[in-house]
Amino acid sequence: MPELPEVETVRAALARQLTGVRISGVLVHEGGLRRPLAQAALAACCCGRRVLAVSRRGKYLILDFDRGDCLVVHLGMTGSFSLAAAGQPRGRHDHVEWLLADQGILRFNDPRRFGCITPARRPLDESGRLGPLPRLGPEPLSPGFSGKLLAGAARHRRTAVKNILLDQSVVAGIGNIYASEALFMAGLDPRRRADRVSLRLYEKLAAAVQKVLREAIAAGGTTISDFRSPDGLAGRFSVRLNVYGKAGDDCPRCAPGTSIRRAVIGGRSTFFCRRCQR
DNA sequence: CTCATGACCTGACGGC
DNA sequence: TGCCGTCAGGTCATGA
Repeated sequence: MPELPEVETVRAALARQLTGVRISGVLVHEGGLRRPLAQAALAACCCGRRVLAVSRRGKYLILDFDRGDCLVVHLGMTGSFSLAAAGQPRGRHDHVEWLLADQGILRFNDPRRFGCITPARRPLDESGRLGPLPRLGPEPLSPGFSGKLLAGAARHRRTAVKNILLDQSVVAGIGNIYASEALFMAGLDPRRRADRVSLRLYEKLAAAVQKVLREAIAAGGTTISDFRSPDGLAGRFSVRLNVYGKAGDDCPRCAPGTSIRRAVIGGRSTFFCRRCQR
């Protein structure tokens, strides 16, 4: 479910709510997450510790505690955090709970169970060789990201250009919604062979990626059905989507007369306009 | 290395 | 009402 803007929204909320808070206990409920998380390991990582910071790398959240321990969290498709008052009963799919020293409870809920939580130590390895993080490309909103980077990654790749954006080892954090949105903004056909897109167009695409991500972050992310930040708010970017989920609608750039198409690329729904995206 | 495909899960929704 | 198929924002393993 969550891509970079949604994860960033969650990060900001958790940072605000948890920084400086001490964890007094943890509960891991059986059969919750698919990658098993040992309660003892989680306790060793967080119990009695304060949250120093909450950061993000691509779609991963990182909660830092005292003494170099940290928790790497991926929300999968449906993972979410919520804060509850002490005593409030646990809901369906609340798999992990952190008891906070100030009486509250932080909960991790995940119906589809694609999310994962991994205790780790700083510094985290980003080469993908060891530790919980796979190999990740640069942050799309950092100076390390550029059209040149995309073009370099696309050389010798005959796959659709959309798949370059979704490849987390090329650039970290773009998912299915923002890939379609950025390609629309850049006027680029998502089905184009990656190695046949010019450097100039990759520069346009990189700029579009940054623009759409910045706007989505400012709007608190996109809620399609059920994304909620830890303070329960829905993302406000949904109303600003141009193409995602809009098959059959008029193209916002060419309207009226041409409609948004849906195609499957790499097994995932892709939305675009055949007239203005080439 | 590259690439496409299916697996992993539950839930929502539309058609009948 | 229920049953069935399809779809869903992500990643990973597998084999060609």
